[in-house]
Amino acid sequence: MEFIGTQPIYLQIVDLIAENILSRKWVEGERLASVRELAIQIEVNPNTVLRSFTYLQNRNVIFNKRGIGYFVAESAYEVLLNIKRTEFIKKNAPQFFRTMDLLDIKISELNRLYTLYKKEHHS
Amino acid sequence: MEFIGTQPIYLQIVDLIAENILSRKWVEGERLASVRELAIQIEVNPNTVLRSFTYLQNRNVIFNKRGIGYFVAESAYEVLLNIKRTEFIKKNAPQFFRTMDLLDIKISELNRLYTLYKKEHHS
DNA sequence: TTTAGTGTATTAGTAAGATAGAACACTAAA
DNA sequence: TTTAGTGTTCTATCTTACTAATACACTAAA
Repeated sequence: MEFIGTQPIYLQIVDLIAENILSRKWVEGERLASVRELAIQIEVNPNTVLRSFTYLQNRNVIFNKRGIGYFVAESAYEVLLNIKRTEFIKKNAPQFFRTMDLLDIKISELNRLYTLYKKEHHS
Repeated sequence: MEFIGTQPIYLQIVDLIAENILSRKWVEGERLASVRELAIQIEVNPNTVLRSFTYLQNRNVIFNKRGIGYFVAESAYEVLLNIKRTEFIKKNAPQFFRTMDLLDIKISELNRLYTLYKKEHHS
């Protein structure tokens, strides 16, 4: 797996998992790859994966059955959607708009970029 | 100064300086606060400030007169605008749109958020 | 020339993220 | 009971960002 920028790897793994849940690829009750398995898959140390799992477990997104593995929690989707939406509205969007202003990019141009994006990612 | 998240402090300082230039608060030829001065102002180590300055000097945004100080470079505004606009179109916007999709936020809602933002930051 | 304010360079230390390897405990299934 | 696959814990090491303190070199002005 490719890790980018200044974000710690364990948080990038958290994002990866969150995205799989938000996109409904992984659903409630589903078992995640084991700590060791995932570590091999994405080429990081098992301890780093464990840190990501612990982080998500503390936020009730996944839970653990000792000796068996980690599973997507009951309300994982709702919890994540709530966390991420709040973050989007309170932090991401304002920061994004601020950058737009700084670069003198108009909302009309943003709408144009969005249309282009949608054409490329027909979803 | 408040530093946030996982972004290294020296890069947050770089952003701070870049924003002052992009917003035309600091103009071509203007002298920046000295390494020691700025370090005290924003409460970081002088070496950390120096790292930010060196970073920007390498990108031709500021330049240095030994024994005198650092100054905003001739084409700093254009250089920054170019760098940041490219980054916005190639990276920020696509990532932002991707998050929107993941959270099922429509472009109409984004436009609504933008209107709200503009009301609060009458610029 | 002297002085104060610049940048520059060096060395050392701290803290967090990440790696590495090993040992241990629990669970399910053979 | 045994075994393989889980999670868990621990200790040690490495790297990077950052801090800290100091010394040195350059410049402008008194």
